[in-house]
Amino acid sequence: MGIFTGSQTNKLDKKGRVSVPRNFRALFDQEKFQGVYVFPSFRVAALEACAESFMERIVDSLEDLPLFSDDQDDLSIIVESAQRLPFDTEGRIVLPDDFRATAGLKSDVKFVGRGRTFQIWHPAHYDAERGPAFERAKTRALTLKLRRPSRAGDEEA
Amino acid sequence: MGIFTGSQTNKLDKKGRVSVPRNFRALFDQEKFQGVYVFPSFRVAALEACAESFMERIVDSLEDLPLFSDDQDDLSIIVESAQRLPFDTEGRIVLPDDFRATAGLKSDVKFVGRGRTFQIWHPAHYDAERGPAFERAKTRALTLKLRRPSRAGDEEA
DNA sequence: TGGATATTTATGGGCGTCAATGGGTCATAT
DNA sequence: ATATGACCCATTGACGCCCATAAATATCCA
Repeated sequence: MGIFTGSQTNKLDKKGRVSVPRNFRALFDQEKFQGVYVFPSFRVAALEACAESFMERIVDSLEDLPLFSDDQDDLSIIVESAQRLPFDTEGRIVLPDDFRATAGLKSDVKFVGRGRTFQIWHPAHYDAERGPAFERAKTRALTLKLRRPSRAGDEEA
Repeated sequence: MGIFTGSQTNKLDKKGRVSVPRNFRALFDQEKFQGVYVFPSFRVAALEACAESFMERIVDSLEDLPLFSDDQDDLSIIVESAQRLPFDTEGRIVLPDDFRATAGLKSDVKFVGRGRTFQIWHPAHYDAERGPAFERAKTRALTLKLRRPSRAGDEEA
């Protein structure tokens, strides 16, 4: 599976529908479920979204935590609040009212790639939150320790 | 995959298109995705560019950090701002407006090889930024500690 | 070695296709 | 009835594909 990168802003219509960017949708070709899993972020005022296969990874990771522990209990909120939203014929999803409310979404919706997941923002909120993050990266000169390349001649299935 | 070296200046047309130098494009032969990932540098007034396989290394490296952690959040800005720009039939890419703005690009665009990545500059800005850097390296006689060749040999200190 | 010719690369513009958007209809569930 | 969701269609505007030309490089031959 590929990666979600970059961002794109699309319109939310009266019916609560919004087109998922073509680039993002393209990564769902091999997915069983043609649609996204969406849940509120508990860090920022945005929604998190991913494919079914990644949601299964989350569930598996939760199982690694001690059964009935506080951590497992708290983090399970992700699964509890996640909605399964199928694409319509045109590649749109319907965002439920409570999701629109928690993310403060109005007429415009910004899709932001985060690798294996992507986020759904009110454009102005994104600029307010992430603009400073870019500045922090600049001033603190954050560096990322890169993994060694997996293999020299990267051949894929 | 080979390495990006040297530099070349090409024209940006009215549509925002610019040819990627043939030398650079040649390194994309074994890539799944025929195009580049471009994102603003947070060190200099230029754009960074790389192939898909390198961007996947970045994403994988981010995944080594805990999900939803602060570090992961800050460093994700690279992935969030990276746009996927495919080559057209002639080997050109379209540079989005905001990228042209952040790098101050006008009619001419300078491609600068940086090994696994390359940069995209306004030619004048490059001369202003990098000229002094070259002078500094010369006067301070900078040295680089080389990694040992991967072929196994003696390991004496 | 020089000059003519062929090949490749860069550049510019027209045009068809497709993604995004908005609205309508029908079935189902409340 | 009213709301919700799945599908269909029409519009528009951006993007990708195509071709035509120019510039640069390589190739060939006298």
